[in-house]
Amino acid sequence: MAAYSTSETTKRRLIMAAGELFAQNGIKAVTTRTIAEKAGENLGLIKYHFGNKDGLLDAVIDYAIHPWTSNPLKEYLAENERLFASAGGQEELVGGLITLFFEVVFSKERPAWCGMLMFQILQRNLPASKKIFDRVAVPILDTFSSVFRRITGDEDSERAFCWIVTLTSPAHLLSIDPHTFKKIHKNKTAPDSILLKLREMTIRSALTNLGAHRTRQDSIILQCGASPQPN
Amino acid sequence: MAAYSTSETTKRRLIMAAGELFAQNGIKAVTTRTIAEKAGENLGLIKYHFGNKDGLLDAVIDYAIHPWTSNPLKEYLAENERLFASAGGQEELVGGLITLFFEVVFSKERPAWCGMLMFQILQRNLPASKKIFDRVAVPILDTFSSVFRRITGDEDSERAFCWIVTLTSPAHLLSIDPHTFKKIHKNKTAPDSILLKLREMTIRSALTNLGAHRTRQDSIILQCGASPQPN
DNA sequence: GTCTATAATCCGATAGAC
DNA sequence: GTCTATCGGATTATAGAC
Repeated sequence: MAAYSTSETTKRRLIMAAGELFAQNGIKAVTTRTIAEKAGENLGLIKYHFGNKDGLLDAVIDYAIHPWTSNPLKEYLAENERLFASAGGQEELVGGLITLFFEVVFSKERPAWCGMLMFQILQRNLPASKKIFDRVAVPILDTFSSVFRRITGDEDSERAFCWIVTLTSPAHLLSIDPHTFKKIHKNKTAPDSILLKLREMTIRSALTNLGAHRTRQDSIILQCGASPQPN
Repeated sequence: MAAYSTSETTKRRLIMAAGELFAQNGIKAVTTRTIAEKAGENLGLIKYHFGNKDGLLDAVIDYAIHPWTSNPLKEYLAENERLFASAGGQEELVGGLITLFFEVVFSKERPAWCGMLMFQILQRNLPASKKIFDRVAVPILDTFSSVFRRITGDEDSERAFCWIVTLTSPAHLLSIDPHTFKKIHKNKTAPDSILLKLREMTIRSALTNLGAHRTRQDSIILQCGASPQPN
């Protein structure tokens, strides 16, 4: 049991070190030596536990995508079907989905490199891209797509896609290297106050654009969404 | 003259090949051999013209940031100061700035890898990051920041930052590898129709969020921005 | 300016001791 | 399971012919 426990710790250390380095510097730019050194483990252990560098990358990716594998957005949608019935419910539904999206992306329980790495791999044409595309990107696209269609009645898949881009891109842009963020907001990585303000704006944008594209009469979402009324 | 011309062509070919490969695969993952091969030029010419791989990267970056070095957004703002005077003018100003931003990012005269590469380098902590930060990111942040402050009267720099993130992130997210885009929208890289729809939504979002945060009485921007009114 | 051939370095992988 | 030492391949950089 002690040996097992030690081994799991070694694997965890290697995954954490590799994930952070991969996300910050790019996968190819990181050497197995650097990973072992940062993890405080031996180089040979990468082969022993993961076979080779690619095996380690696989394990890192599985760790990073874990919060998405249960398809939390689809689950939330299934549990809140009833909210489609009213305009207020629709606003609550969209707000809830975006809030959940932000919570998973910026979860305090997961290191920041998870999102950075997933986005980096998704952007490229790597063997690992497919898993992230199928298990993370597609479920998110599908869930928000169906919400867009059901609320607006707009069947244009391009508009649905654009709507999702405006929803999700702010979180992606904020998943940048802490070093870059520090150059903009001295001394800090994205504080909670910024995440809250960004989420608020994102929800307001989403509701406005939903309202602008609704085509069905029975869907009476408010035009200005959650934005406060002017004096 | 013939020799000069040939040399310039060689440099151009190397820069173009390197830029595309760097953006798609990451800088470290691309070998000088691959670049020379793709460019149809000889490996030794990289040293002759650019000193080494880093020198070539410098030249590639200079090419990529070129459209931003004249600070086009600030220029547009300076030429349209008068638009601050009315609510309609403010809407026109913000719409114009975002349209210009989209035009530069998705300019047909420049290869798509320019934006991909700038964002990639900006995300990391490389020697080249500073130039892109100072010459591209800061001017954009400054221009939109001053617009946010002047129209809303809101002095919270965090809110201004979040507003800019919601404005600029959709374009960043769409600057992805054509291969990834193809997986979402079969057979195509982002067509004009998507760029138009995305720009429209982005402007609508920006105006809505401006309206929601304005604090001064003399600034009477419309609450719902350019969004069409519901029946 | 262009090309070939090679030197110098670095990296991933792994054999084998403990 | 962990660690040391090393091999073989790939990559950058460069010397030198043309």
